[in-house]
Amino acid sequence: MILDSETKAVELPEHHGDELRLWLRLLTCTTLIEGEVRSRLRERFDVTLPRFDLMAQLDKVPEGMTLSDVSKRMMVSNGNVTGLVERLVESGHLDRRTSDADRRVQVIRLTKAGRAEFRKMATEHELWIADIFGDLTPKDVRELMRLLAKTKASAQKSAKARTT
Amino acid sequence: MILDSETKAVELPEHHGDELRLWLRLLTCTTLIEGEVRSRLRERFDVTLPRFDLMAQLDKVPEGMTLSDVSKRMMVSNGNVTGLVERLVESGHLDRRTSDADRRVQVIRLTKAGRAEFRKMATEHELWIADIFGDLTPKDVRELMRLLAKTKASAQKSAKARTT
DNA sequence: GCCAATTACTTGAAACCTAAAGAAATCTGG
DNA sequence: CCAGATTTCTTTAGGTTTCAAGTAATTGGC
Repeated sequence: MILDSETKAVELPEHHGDELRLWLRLLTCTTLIEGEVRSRLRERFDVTLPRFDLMAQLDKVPEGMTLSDVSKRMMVSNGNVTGLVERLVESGHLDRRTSDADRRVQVIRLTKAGRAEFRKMATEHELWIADIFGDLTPKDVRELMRLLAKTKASAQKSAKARTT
Repeated sequence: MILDSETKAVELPEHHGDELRLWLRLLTCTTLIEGEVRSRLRERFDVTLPRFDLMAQLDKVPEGMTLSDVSKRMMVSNGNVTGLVERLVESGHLDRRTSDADRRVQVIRLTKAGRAEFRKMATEHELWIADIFGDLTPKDVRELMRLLAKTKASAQKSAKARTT
């Protein structure tokens, strides 16, 4: 118990160390796994993680997406996407065309070659992830999913409150 | 049930989608929170997250650390630390000196001004984190800590197995 | 129709980051 | 002692990333 100079009980300062430790642990886990995936992608396919991530987004939507869509989904800036797409178009993985309906909009899709290469990578990638999380039981996985969903909601709420 | 061409029961292919979804959710959570912290640091103190992280490491060890120590703790490359430190020395936050015992080694410490500025930032930062995780109960926090510890161990095991 | 606001994307500057190669100092087994 | 291996840090090249400012196209109110 903390006592002030007059020896009266005072309010304990709010103790937030637990949340901070949780955040650091969350960050450590993610950094660790991300680094591992990055290494394997480079080693096995000579591809960078951002490129893989972008292709993964596009693989889910065969009809293509706009740059803004990609930017929101990947949670990175617009300018970043522009450069990333530029290099993937250059290397033949992506097809980019201006929308007929709105000439500001660029629609990008995987090319046939890009899709084939991505699928090859994705198959192995999924095995890596399974191996990396291999010591978790199905129950652990479910419980983590639940708690992370709650965390995400809490963080979104906090972020929204700040910008309002 | 999947049946092969001769209508015999065959082994179901291993199903790893759950782990992949877990990984994506983990990544989303971290990216979301990291972005939020980054925004607040910039907005409130005009400082970048990597700089804050480096100062946080140094604050824990008043006698200073070597660049390799920092590199390991932050899980970033050596070359990255060199540049980061360079800029923080330049701005007067860090003190850098060559070790007497081993002239390859650079020991860096927070300057008095650097420490004062960091402490100011750290106080607010802790409140932000508490707010971001605000909807989690103490039990949620404990449970997440436990599961993430398990995840970290699993990932480290997997990473070690790969490089062996 | 017209103009202001908005939206979609690009550009530019600075910082961050990795991987790989290199330089300097130290360590180690003859 | 000393040559080779190792460790610590820097450098270089190529990407990635953010933020802010800018351009072009569309939308909406009047």
